[in-house]
Amino acid sequence: MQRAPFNAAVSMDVTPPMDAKTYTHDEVGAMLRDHGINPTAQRVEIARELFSRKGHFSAEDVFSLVNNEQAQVSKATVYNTLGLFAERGLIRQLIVDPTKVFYDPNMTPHYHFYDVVTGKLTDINAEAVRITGLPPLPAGAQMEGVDVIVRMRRPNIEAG
Amino acid sequence: MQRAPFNAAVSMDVTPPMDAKTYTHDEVGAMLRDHGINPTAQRVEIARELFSRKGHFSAEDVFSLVNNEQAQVSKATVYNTLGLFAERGLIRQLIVDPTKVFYDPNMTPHYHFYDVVTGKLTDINAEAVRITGLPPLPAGAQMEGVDVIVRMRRPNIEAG
DNA sequence: CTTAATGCAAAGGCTTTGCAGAGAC
DNA sequence: GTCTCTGCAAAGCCTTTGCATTAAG
Repeated sequence: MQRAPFNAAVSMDVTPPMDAKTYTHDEVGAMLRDHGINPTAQRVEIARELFSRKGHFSAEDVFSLVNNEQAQVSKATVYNTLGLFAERGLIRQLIVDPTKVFYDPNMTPHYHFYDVVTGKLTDINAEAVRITGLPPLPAGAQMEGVDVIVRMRRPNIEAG
Repeated sequence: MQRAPFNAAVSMDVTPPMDAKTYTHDEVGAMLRDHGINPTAQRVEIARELFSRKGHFSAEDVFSLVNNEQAQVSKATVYNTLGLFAERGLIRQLIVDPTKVFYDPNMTPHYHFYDVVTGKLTDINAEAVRITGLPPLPAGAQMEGVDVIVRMRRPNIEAG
């Protein structure tokens, strides 16, 4: 009866989307400062990878991307930096895979398709989507955001 | 600059909701069989706790509930059983807290408020909610479900 | 007797943390 | 010189797994 293991979650869209743009150090430096973040070398490196690619990244993904040539940023710093970025509203945390957190540099309103087999995330532009009939928040509560995750499965993926 | 630790996620609504009902062994036994699950003593115990309370439970919550008098179910069995129940569609897995998975015995269509400070989940009845404008699924993909999580924060919770 | 389920303890994976060393002003 | 950041290694937490034991028919 063994239950299936948690999803593989291959993640990391290496393919840059159409709006990909390589940010300069100065550009991301300004973005960091705008969010009250001291733009150190490591933080700038991480932000450059995130914003130049615009995908969905696990901490491990970011670690690899930043260190693909020579080691430049430690794992601890990657984790701390991603947490800091999310806290300051520079990127978004995605809680959708039970085994790890993903980070999304796309801060425009959008939702996600989630392939439960591969763990792959795909954006859904929120502009066309309307959600009506949600009850009011509990008294005094402040909205942080609405996450919509459309979980789906692609059948008959060849087993080899 | 230290980032805040992950949410406390106290979880576990001990208060049974209005539709609470204490299920008998036979009743949950039938539910398990209906889902192709062999109703062993441990599985029945776990299912009784889940369905009689109807909250949102971490594996740890379930472990405590089932073993509050004398130890009856091991942690491994709790994990395996919750995974099995979810796989067979008896309960639902909620991926909403970055630190752990919650399980929800409420299988009627519904969404969730998530208090990002306390980690507490509250149901949103899906009947009144309409979501329109979602793009079609990728070709060949099969919908598994739509999760909506309204993240919110209650300000000014007394610090002591 | 054979198959399935349980439980313990160990292993595994992701993330955080303590603390020393390096860097910035 | 002081304050901040980084990085290593260790610790922590949740979850899964291996395997021997027990239960079920």
